[in-house]
Parts: sequence; C-alpha cells; structure tokens
Amino acid sequence: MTGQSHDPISHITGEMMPKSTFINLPPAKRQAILDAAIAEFSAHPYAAASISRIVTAAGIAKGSLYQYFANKQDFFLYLVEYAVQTQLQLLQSLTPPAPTTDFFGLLRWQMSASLRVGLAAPQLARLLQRAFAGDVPFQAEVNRVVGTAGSLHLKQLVDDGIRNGDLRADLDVPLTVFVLQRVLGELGAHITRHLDLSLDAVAADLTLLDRPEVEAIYDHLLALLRSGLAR
Amino acid sequence: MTGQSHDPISHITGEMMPKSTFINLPPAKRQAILDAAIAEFSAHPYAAASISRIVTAAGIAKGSLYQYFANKQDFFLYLVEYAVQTQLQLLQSLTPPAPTTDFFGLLRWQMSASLRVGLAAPQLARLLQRAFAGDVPFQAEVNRVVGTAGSLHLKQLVDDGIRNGDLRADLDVPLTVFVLQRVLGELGAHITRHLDLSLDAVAADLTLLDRPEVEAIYDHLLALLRSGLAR
Amino acid sequence: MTGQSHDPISHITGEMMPKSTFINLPPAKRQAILDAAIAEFSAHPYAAASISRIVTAAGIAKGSLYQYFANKQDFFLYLVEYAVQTQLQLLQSLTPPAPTTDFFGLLRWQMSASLRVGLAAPQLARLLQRAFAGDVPFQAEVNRVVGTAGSLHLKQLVDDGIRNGDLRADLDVPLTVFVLQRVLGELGAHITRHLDLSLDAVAADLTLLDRPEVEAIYDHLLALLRSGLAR
Amino acid sequence: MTGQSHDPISHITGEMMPKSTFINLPPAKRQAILDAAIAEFSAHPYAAASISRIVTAAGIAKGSLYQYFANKQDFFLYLVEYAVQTQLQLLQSLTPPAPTTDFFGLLRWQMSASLRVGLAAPQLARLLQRAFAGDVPFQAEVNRVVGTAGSLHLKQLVDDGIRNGDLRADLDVPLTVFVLQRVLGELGAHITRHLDLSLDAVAADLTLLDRPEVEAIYDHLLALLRSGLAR
DNA sequence: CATGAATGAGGGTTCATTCAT
DNA sequence: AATGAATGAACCCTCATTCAT
Repeated sequence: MTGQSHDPISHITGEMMPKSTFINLPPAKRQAILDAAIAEFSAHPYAAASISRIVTAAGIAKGSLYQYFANKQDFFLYLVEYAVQTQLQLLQSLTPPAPTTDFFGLLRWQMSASLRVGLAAPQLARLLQRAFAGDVPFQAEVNRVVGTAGSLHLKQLVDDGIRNGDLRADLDVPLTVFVLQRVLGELGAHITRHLDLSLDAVAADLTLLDRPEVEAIYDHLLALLRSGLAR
Repeated sequence: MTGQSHDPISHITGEMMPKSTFINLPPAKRQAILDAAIAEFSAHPYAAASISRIVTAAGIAKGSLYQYFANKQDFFLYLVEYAVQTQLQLLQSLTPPAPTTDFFGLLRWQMSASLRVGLAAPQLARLLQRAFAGDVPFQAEVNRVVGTAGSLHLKQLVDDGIRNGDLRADLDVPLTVFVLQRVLGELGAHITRHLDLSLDAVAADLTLLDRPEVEAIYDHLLALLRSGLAR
Repeated sequence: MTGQSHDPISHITGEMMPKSTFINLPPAKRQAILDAAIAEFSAHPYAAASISRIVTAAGIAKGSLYQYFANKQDFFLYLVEYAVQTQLQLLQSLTPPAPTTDFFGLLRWQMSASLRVGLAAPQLARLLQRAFAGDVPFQAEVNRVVGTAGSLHLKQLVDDGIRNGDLRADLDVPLTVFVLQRVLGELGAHITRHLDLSLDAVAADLTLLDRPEVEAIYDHLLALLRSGLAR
Repeated sequence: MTGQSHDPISHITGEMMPKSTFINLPPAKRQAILDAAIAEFSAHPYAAASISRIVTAAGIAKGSLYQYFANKQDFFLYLVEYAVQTQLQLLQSLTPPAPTTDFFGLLRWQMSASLRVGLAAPQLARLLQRAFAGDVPFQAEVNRVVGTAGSLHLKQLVDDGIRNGDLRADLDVPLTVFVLQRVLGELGAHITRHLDLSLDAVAADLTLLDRPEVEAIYDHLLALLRSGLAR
C-alpha cells in the first residue's frame, strides 16, 4: 500500500490526523519523533512545550515536522489520540478477568489494570492528564478526539452490576461513575506516594506492584466501596 | 544580562514572599494587582500567563511588579498562598455545623461548604487547580507553600469519626482521606455538569445550589460513602 | 476590575500611530530607525521587506521595534504617513508661484515642484508608490491614512482654472484630474529615462533639472495639455 | 544544497523560457498549471506568492514545477510573457477599425480595446501591473522579456498620425507616447471607479462598458487630447 | 519524467527581566 | 519607590529549492 494521494479521511475527521507523510515514515524515525514529542509534552504544559526541543531531540529538521502535522495543536491532538490508543492496547494485553466475575471482582481487576497501564507508560498518562487539566486552549478538540471512552466503560460496568444484582438498584449511576473515575484516576499516585515509591522506580519495575501492601490497599478500597465507611 | 535566566540564589533563600514594598502598598492598588493577577493566572496556564497583561490590567508599571516580587514564580507562589488563605476565610465565614454533629453530618456540611467556597471564588479555585495540576515547573515549591492544609483537615475529620465510633475502626485512614479528597475536590464540577448549570451561572447566584436536586446528590453521595455500593 | 481591557483610544485613532515610546525617542535614534525602515520598505515590496534587516541596520534590538509599533503593518502605515507629511513639507519649502499666475503657470510650477520633491526624496516616493501599487494586503488602511490629499489638490487647481476662465467650462473635471495625476505622477521617471539620467544622479544633484532640455519638456507637455494634439 | 540560493549561471544564460518539458505537457495539465499560477501571482505580490499554493491548486507535485522551470523567477517571467502574448491575441480578436480611420478614431478604438482586454482577463492585467510596479526584484529581466511592445505600438500610432497630418508635426513624440501610455493604462480603473462599478462586475459582464456614460468619457478624453484644456 | 519528503534559514512576534532615570 | 524602554532569546511557522526514489 502506498497511500501517497490525499487522505480522504482527514477531510471527514477534521484536523486531528497527521498527514500521510507521517504515517509513511520509516518506523524507527516515526518512533523517534513520537518519543521526543511525548517526552516534551509530558514534561511541560502545552504552552511551554517547545517544538524546537522536539525536533532537536528527534534529530529532524523543523520544517519536516510541519510536513507531518499542520501545527502544534494538530500535533498535540495526534499525540493524545496515540496515547489513548496505546493505553487501550496495553489494557487489552493484560489477562482479562474471568467472564463470570462479579462487579467487585471486575473492579479489582480494573484497579490493578489501570494502575499497571498508567505506570507502564507514565509519560502517556501524564500527557493525557495535561490534555484534560485545562492545560490546552482547545479543550473541545481534545474531548472530540478522546471521546467519552473512559467514563462510558465505567458506566457499562455499573449498569451491569445493577442488572446482576451485585449493586444496589437505587444507585445514582452518574454519581457512582463520577466517584469511581475520581478514585481510580489517581489511585496510582496514592499508592506510590503512600508506599514511598517513585513513579520512575515503579515504571522501571512493575513487579513492585505485586507487593502485598498494594494488594491490601486494593482490598481496603474495595471494602470501602462495597460496604461504606460506617460501622 | 537579560532574558529569563534563573537566579540560582532564589533557590537557596527560598523566596516565596512578596517584598515589604507590596505589603505597604495602598490597599486599593494592592487589590488591583491581585485582581489582575488572579484573573490572568486563572485564565491561562502558568507558562502562558503574561506579566505584561497583568500590569496593563492593574494599571501599574512593569518594573513595579519586580519591586514587589522577585520574579514570575515568586509572584505566582504568593498568589497561591493568597488563594489558600482567602478560601479558608470564606470557609470560616460560613455557618459552622453544631459541634455535636456526627461524622456524616460534618461531611455533609463539608460538601456544601467546599462547593460554596469553590463557586464563590471560581478564579481562586481555578488558580489552585492549576497550581496542583502539574501546570507549573516548580511543583515542589507549590507544595511547600500550601502545605498539607487540605488533607490535614480531612484526616482530622476521619480520625475523629473513628474515635467517636461513627466510622469503622479498621479503616485505612490515608486511603479514606484520599477518596474523600478526590470526590470532594470535583464535586462542584460533577454537580454543575450533571444539572446542566454553567460555573458562571452558579457563581453569579449561589442560591442555585439550594435546589432539591443538589440536596439529593448530597444524600446519594453520603449514602454511598456510608453504606457502600453493595446491595 | 481586571481583564484585558481594551485601550479606548486605539479604537478611535485606529492602528496607524506609533506608540508614544517612539515619539519620545532621542531624535538621532528615531531618525536612524526611520532611515533604516524607509530604505528597506522602499527597496523591497512590503511582503519582502524584513523587520530583521531594519533593526540590524538601525542598530536596535528587535523587541524594541515592537515597543514602538504594534506590528509590521502598523509600522508601515506610520512610514506612509511620515512620507506624505515629509513630502508636503518639501513642497511647501519650494518658492511658490506668484498668486496671480494662471492655470498653466501653476501647472508648470507643479510639474517642477513634484519632480523636485520626488527626486529629492526618492525613497519616500518609492515607498508611497508601493503603498498604492497593490503591494500591501491592507490597501484600505493605506488609503485611510493618506486620505485624498493628492487628487484633492489637483481638483482644486482645475476648479479654479475653470472659474478663472483659463480652462474650458465643459471639462469633465474628474477625468481631467485623472489625466493630470497620471501624467505628473511619472513625469520624473519619463524625464530621467529620456535624458539618460539615473535617479540617483539626479537625487544627488537636483540642479541637473535646471537643464534647458528639462524646461523644453515642460513646455512641450504644457503645450500638449493646453492645445491638444491635433494640428 | 538547499535554500533559496541564487544560481549564478542563470544570470549568464538568461533562462526565461520554460524547459521543453513544460511545452510537451498535455494541454489540459499545462493549462491547469497556468491557471493556478496566474491566480496566485495576480492575487499576491511576487514575494508573497507561494509556489506551494500553486502546485496544490494545480494538482501537481512540487518537484514537477522545477522540472518545467528553473526557479520562481523563471516561472514568473514565463507567466509575464504568456500574459503579454495572451493579451495581444485578445486584442487582435476584436473587430479592428477601418484602415482609413484617422488618428483619433484609432485612438478611440484603442481606448475601448485596451479597456476590454484589461477587463476580459483581469488576472493577467493585474499580473502585468505587478510585474511593472516594482513588485519584483528582477525588474530588468521583466523589461527584457516584455520588451517595449506596448510603447512601440503607440509610437507607431503617433508617428503615423504625424505623417498623415492628423497630428501637429512639432510634437515631442516620446512625451506624447508617455502621456498616452499613462492615460490609457489606467483608464479602466478610472472608469470603473467613476461609474461605481466593481472590476469583477465588469469582468463578468463586459456589456456594462456599452453604457452611454462610458462613451461620453471616451469623447471627453478624446476632446481633451485633441484640443487641450484651454478655452 | 514524476514525485513529495527533507531542509534550515528566515519570517514576524512575544516574553520575562533589567536598569537608568 | 516608581517607572517603562531596552533587550535578545525563544517562540511557531513558511518558504523555495533539492534529490533520492
């Protein structure tokens, strides 16, 4: 496949795709650019991230980047999309739970999985955090690119839990999803902080997450969500 | 020498306070500067916020700002501190709950209070969010300035709840504090989003929070935290 | 009050004035900037003229120019205005004709005067030519700055000529003004070309225009305009 | 080697012709390139005209253009030549005047004809205007390409007029040609401006030029040139 | 012959900070 | 103490041209 003509999709999906020139790049070069860009955009807020530093780190000419992407915003949106896709792939590479698992079993798997995904690619996670933290002047485009992927998945989980009878039927579903999102989203940060681990250390050795202290935190959190705080 | 070179000394002396010149300013002028700065730093990420726009809006000379603060970072840190103090004052101005109230009663008050505080001064809230969202290249200094104010207060609440017997004695206290922090921190956003209110509308008319739907959300969240999700 | 309040004056006067910073510059420095800018904008079309070359030639920092003018367009518009004013002053410095001179006498003086003005400051003349030659992407602003100065003066001349009885009463005045404008506007170019003079040579020594051949051309042109081409 | 470096050889060999590759192109493709280029170079000053936009609009590869033409200047010079040729062809396609017509009759036909030609192909006219307005950094080459075509024709007309006895024998011929050139060159602009017509409107409907007001302007201008301004 | 990715100098502009007044 | 002009590095982006495929 050559694909050197104009990409018909880009007209439909708007400016969130790289030009075909980037797609057709030798994988090693493409990855070098991605690596440099992810490092830069995860280390600095969007406004402070520097295209110049990226091209220097990637070893390409500045003009080349503008053959691949229309502008800084387009570039960043592509990285956001790439980060989402990569994280989804990471997620799917993990051993899924048995299909018969109940809600809290699934939630436990979800905890471990999102932790591992977040820590396996901490730069991608940081980049995505930035994309949603009001860091960018084009929040709407970010949302359009990412869609509601994250919360939709959780909503499905809760809906199924109610249907299965695992959860109370009178739950405020949006509120429940909100709580789960907020808690799961930063659970990794809590654990690393609480166990005095550095993000880098964990990223370098994910087996640090197999420690019983971590399992204990999962258990505590599950107990809290399952039965509440009250005596 | 010109430019944005870092002063190595500032790291040693730890400047985070305005010089006395700012303290001694006529209150009206001081407030004009604060207003302009808070508007700018809440509207733009730290890196994109412009000193030039601030001094223009405040009607002062650019050089004057550098008589009051060592540099942009020092200025921002002062604003963070100011925001924290102001929010604490707002909090203390609200009718406190009866001292005999139990943990969940206190928590309910806390929900309403943090919502009102966040919405009464949305710019300050936004600025603080930015300060913690990795927006700034001097995260450590931010944490040093703010201290553990927020979570300390919640820890106290939980500790008391356990002591009073309102809460289960086997709670993982740091984990519980973490959950409460995460949930309370964005509860306002969830409510405004869920009830289709705009932040500005609520900020303009805090009585919108007196609607029964809001109370219902408090109730649901309290029930969830008290008794958990399980049937 | 805070925010990015607009300067109320700029809305009225429009962006065609330098900031006061330029006005207050030491005359020598101000002139150096003007000289460098006029040289650049007369030597290159607007789009090809380089701010970088100007500041280098003027010996100032690039940022300084942006303290004086809002942007390239604003800068250029100021130069256009300056060129018009300077040429008017040059014009007024020439010995005016006796007040009783008839139309064709006045026209003869006008020929000589506009020639001398155009050649005394050939860069300004060239810059103004560019400003009207569709060189700039903001033609409307150029016209607003310059106004109808040039053609108004000629119209006055023609109107007076008709009133005095020097000219036929049935003239199409706008057409006549158009013809005079077109012919006078490039008369200097015709003369230098025809007499094999270089613009620079004439600019360096205006007395070259005192040659009888030049006077002869005036006479021929006057005769042509007075009595037409027909035998 | 990259960049906009000048090829020193091109000055010697005087490339102003397209390479044979362009001549041998399928007519449809060749015309697409010409159309795109004329649109671009008539819409933007030479320095601001973009080769990238041209190849995009023409649907060809950027490199292909450099197979046809040595560089931007060479390309532009070819377009100038093409514009001149095309306008001459347009001119010859108009009903010529009777061969016995006198000078002023021929001039009247010339007025109408140059108006129609200029308005029938306004982009070509605009491009030629730019080529002569000092828009380009290679004025000498432009003049060499176009030659003295325009003024030669007028000179012929004047010479014949004198020989026929239609014109005064003591005319300064170069001056007369100069006057006619200047007046005829912008007559279209004067008429459209004076009659409140837009260039586009006239270009779309050339019959707008058949209005009696236009004829009246021709008559006035002829009278002015024939008998002069004096009473 | 056609292609279009690669180039890097150069474009205009903004920035936080300094310092002479 | 207050000023605001001066600075020049850094910003994002565009350009005409080349050359390996």
